[in-house]
Amino acid sequence: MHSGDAQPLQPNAVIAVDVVLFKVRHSEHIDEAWQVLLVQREDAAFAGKRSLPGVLVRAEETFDAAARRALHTKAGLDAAGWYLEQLGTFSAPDRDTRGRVVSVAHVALQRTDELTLVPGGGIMRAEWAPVRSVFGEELAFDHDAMLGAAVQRVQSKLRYSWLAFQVLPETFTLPQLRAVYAAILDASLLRLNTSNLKKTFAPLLASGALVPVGERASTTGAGRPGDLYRFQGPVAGTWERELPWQEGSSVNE
Amino acid sequence: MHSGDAQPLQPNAVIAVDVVLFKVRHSEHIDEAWQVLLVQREDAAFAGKRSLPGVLVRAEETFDAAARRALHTKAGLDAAGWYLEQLGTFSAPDRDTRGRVVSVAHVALQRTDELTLVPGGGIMRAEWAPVRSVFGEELAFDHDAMLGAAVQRVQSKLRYSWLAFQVLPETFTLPQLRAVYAAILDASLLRLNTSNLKKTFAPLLASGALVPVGERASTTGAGRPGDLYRFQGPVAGTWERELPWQEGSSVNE
DNA sequence: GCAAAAGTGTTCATCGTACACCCATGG
DNA sequence: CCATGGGTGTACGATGAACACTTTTGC
Repeated sequence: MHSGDAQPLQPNAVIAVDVVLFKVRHSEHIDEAWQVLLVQREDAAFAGKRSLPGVLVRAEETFDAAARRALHTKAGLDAAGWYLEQLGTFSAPDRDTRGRVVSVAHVALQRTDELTLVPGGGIMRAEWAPVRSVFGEELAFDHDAMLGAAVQRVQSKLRYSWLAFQVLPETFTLPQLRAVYAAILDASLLRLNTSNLKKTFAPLLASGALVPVGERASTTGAGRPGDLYRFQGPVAGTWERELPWQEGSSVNE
Repeated sequence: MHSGDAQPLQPNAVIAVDVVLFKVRHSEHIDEAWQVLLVQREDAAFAGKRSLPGVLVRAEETFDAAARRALHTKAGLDAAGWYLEQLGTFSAPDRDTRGRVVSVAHVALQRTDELTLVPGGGIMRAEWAPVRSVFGEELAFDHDAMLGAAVQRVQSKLRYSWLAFQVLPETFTLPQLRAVYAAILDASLLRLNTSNLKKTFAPLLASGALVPVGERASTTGAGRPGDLYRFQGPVAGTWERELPWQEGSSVNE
């Protein structure tokens, strides 16, 4: 690569960035709690189909900046500070009819307590869709494949890291934490006992990364409200750990 | 992204592909068993520095094809059929002085029984370097970062998948298999007992994915030769599994 | 007081680890 | 026959899973 001298190279492709933005919201149906942001396309080529928000990368712009700009211009969301990670690059020569467009897909996560504003001023109609309901729907370009890869990535990362806290509000209860795992990995996790759940996070409690606030959540219907916890970003080295639950993902069937 | 009508889009970047090719060879020093392919640069800008093999992507070429072409033209290797996987895309606007060059890094693995030929006809001087000895050395561009990411990827994938068999010859012994894990993950794994090693691979033996050949390896010095095994690619669903060993990678210190 | 949901403690099975012993080869 | 390395079986300890029981809320 990069052979030859220091002469400028001739651009040979169009670089775009697409974002798969997930959130987890409360829902009676746990299957609909995990949601992804889609925008309605207005091109002739993909009329009626939905797609992920994305933009072309500017000359001096980083991918990270481009991804956040995509969320801003396409859905009116201010993604500054949100969890954002590169997912993979999609490059089939024929994936776009307008030339060799290479798209770098990203995964973003949004905290549920930061309200989702999709102002009318936005260029496109953006809306949340339950992840599991989008499977089977045909998205524009190869965005089905991007979504599939993003689902895999988030599910696996949820198992071997503490990613779940990226989705929870500042303070939360253990049942809320459990609901995140249930929504993304397997609905049957809802039946996990508090005792066993707590044992899983025992190392975090011991290390001081997860601290009890000392208050109860405000009540929501019947039953005892849960104790509130706060997650303090831990030292870098302790960030990742293996989680026990290894159920097959129920998304793919 | 993809906005506007069906008019051709103006190329805005140069797309390149770089390959991190690993192999594991026998060695008295287990630290030198895991090796990576580097090529000597001859540019003025990076004189003396080594880099990963790479090429610019052609108009109608897939990344996969470009990556294999890089190995072919830069090191004379015929990578057809080798394990190859996309690693990530490196895109800092200033990573190359010749313009906005975006490089998609790939990881490739080579079986030890396919002899490594680096014919003199190759355009560049290619050579194998022990992975752990390259840390600290400065490579051209951001290839240090690429190598680092590749090391992480292979180490982690070795733990949760059966990637090791991609590096072993057609038939192999359990001690050879153990050596692969020791070379890539942690040298102390060399002391793992055969009994425990076998227990780890018990599911593979039970499912018929790993079959005893029924012969012994030809002898190599003192001691009893090991039983030979053959790995038959399993059905897709059973491909991944969690491995127990979770030592911290000894590479980073 | 009763139902519903959260939290606590204990028991049991599973599995990774350690270790003691047997087998096959070269010198 | 002895040193070296591969292979087999067993015993122990850590840990994830299940369950019985207590606590706190709304009706």
